[in-house]
Amino acid sequence: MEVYKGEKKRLYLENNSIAHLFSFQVEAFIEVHEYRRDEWIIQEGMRPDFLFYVMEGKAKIYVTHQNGKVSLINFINAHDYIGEMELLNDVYYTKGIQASTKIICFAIPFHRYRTQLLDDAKFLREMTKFLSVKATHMAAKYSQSLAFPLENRLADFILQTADEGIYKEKHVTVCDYLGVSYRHLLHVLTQFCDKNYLQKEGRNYQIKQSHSLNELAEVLKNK
Amino acid sequence: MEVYKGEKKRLYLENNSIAHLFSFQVEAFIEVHEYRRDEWIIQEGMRPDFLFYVMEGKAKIYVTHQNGKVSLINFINAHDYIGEMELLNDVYYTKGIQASTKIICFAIPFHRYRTQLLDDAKFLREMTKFLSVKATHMAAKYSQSLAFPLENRLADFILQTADEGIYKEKHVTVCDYLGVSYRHLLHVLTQFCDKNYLQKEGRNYQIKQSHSLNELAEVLKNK
DNA sequence: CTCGAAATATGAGATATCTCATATTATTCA
DNA sequence: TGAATAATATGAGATATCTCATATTTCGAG
Repeated sequence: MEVYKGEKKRLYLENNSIAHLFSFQVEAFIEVHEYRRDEWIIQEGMRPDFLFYVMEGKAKIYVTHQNGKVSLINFINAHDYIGEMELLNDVYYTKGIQASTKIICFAIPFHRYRTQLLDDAKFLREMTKFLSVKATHMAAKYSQSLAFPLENRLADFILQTADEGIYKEKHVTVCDYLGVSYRHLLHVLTQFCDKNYLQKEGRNYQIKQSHSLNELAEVLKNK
Repeated sequence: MEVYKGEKKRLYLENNSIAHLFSFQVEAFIEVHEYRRDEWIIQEGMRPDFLFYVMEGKAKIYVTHQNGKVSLINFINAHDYIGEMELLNDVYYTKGIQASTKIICFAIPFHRYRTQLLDDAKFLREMTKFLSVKATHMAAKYSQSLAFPLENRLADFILQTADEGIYKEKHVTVCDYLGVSYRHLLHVLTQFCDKNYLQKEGRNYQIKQSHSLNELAEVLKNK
């Protein structure tokens, strides 16, 4: 992890303003943090001292269960917040946040700004939107995970994450995200290949019949 | 559904103030709605015109999937909001909300108050707390549903909903909530009886070994 | 370059959960 | 009161998913 200092910090702040998110001056005590791929931005169970706002890069939210299973609860992208749960709630079990690419965030120290943040209608309004989307998204994932087999959820995931017709996510990550065993994920992927929805190329998969995958994925959506 | 009028309304407002939730006067155009058990407060897919604040009673949030399965996403209790997603988001698939007891709510018309609500730090602060709890709760349910079999989740549910050592929820409701088939729920309940964790009495179940259920439920929690 | 860890792969048997069929009570409402 | 509807109950076979064992390949650190 690197904390930008001096000229590097000044330059970054100048080129990436977040003044529009607040109705007060937040620049004074703000920090700019950069994390490398696979680095932990927040350790599970350890309350952070900052509210983070992601400027560039991606990350993952993890929770570890007592039976050893790990759930990838969600992905974090540019313009998402990290640590907002701890800002708002005194009691909260902190999830682990791991960078999945190089990631640069603004880090707003709680002890300097907590009071002002919680009084700022502009910030709070953005936060309600962010949280309502988050809650809705989790509710959707929850109900879908119980109502549909992996086949449908995987089809959706493949279409969402494929790049130029190529799907190349790490199996391990996908297992944690969709909540199934490695073995079963491979099963269903093989089925997709057998049906010629996908074609395996080395360790990637090329989408051959996106309409078939689409059909499977469409069922998840409520119109 | 009954809308309180005249003296009845005046009296209810007098005895149940919600002035503390806002920093502006909201009384003028507020309505008081009472719904009977099983009545739909919001129809799935139909945007409501009010933000509701539940004063007394309980309700359930439902969503219907394309394959016909129904998910009971969550329970709503006194002091919860209804319709906040629609207040905050222009695009949102509205879930169905059904009263499970007689329920009385304050109904705050969007078209009168939307702007003021979205500018009121006091209201927004409460809303962020409400939403963060909601999001956290859904995330927990989601990851637990994937990481643990029904046995654990049902034990937790029984302990949470039992009244004086007696569990008496409707099986159908529980299936929708825990996302399992009726058949399987009965299976696991029978197992609990076989192991003497529960004892069936007519259509209720008496808890005989709460420590055993506790053990099963504890595994869900992250400490 | 090499070793060990991580990621990929595959088989086989176990189990959690589902579907469907059918029967027996409760409950509601005309 | 009687008939329709909802809720409870149980059996049996299907399938979605898991666990475990094991092999191969990839890749980063020393």
